[in-house]
Amino acid sequence: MKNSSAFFDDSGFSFASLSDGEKRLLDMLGSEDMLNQPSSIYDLIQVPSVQEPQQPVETSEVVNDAETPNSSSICTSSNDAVKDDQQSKRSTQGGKPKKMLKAEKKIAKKQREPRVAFMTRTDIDHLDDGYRWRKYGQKAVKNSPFPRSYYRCTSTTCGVLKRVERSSTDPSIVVTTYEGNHNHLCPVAHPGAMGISPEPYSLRGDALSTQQRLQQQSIQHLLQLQQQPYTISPASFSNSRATSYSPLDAPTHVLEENELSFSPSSLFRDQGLLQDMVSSQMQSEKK
DNA sequence: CGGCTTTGACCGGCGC
DNA sequence: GCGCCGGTCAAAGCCG
Repeated sequence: MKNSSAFFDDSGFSFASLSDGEKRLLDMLGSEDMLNQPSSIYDLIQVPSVQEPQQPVETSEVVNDAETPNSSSICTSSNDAVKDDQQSKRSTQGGKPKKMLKAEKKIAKKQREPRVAFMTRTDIDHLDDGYRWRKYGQKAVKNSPFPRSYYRCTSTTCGVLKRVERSSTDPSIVVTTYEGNHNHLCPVAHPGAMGISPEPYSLRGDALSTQQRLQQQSIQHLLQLQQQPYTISPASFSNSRATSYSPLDAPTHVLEENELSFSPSSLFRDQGLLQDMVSSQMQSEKK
């Protein structure tokens, strides 16, 4: 057990080094587009969010569908690229009939929850993000020695899904994909203001290792960023020790370490989180 | 006993 | 049409 550095998907790693499966996954998430053209962090961070009033977001990227009124947007490709919708599938399967009616399928096709992937450098397979998850499946994935685990939020009214798998190219990296938005408060931590209060952890504090806390906090941190329309500022990433985000249509705001209630320096320092967050593509472009 | 994980079976999408 | 593959179900078992 050593480092724990959380970072979000595409901007944070070498796309080229990924396996086919991982590329496909990120492709579904629209990552390639993001790599080519850094856009709203909403595209990157579609973390399950509590249904709290959010500032209206005014970007053309934002899509609020009926399913997720408060979720701002979206990796459109993840919404369009579709398979069957588990929700409706589940409901029809609950009784007995395992086959869906064609009409139902059509409807189901349209309803695709927004997805977001996190890549986290950690030894822990299942990151504790504050929500409670029930594992409902595990599958071996092609081109990867590591299985993919499927989790569902234990809240009965919440249909958020989560997939967890290790990177085949870098076993120290765990790829966590969230699908959908929580419609309830986080049972452990309540992401609210910019500062991340450690208090909620007291609920189960003893059970959490320092690393787990850091991971939670990192995720929560990203979660909070979702509240505001930020875009990533690659230049700042590479030039500064501090994590930099650029709110849309607003002056660049650089998040200094001391703006966070937890110390990202412990994450960034030595472990190279910032480096992780800078895509190799960006780096190579500089050369 | 309730909640969770494990795991084989099943289903649907997709490419050939 | 067929086979592969990802995703989900659900029974069985485990654990606190």
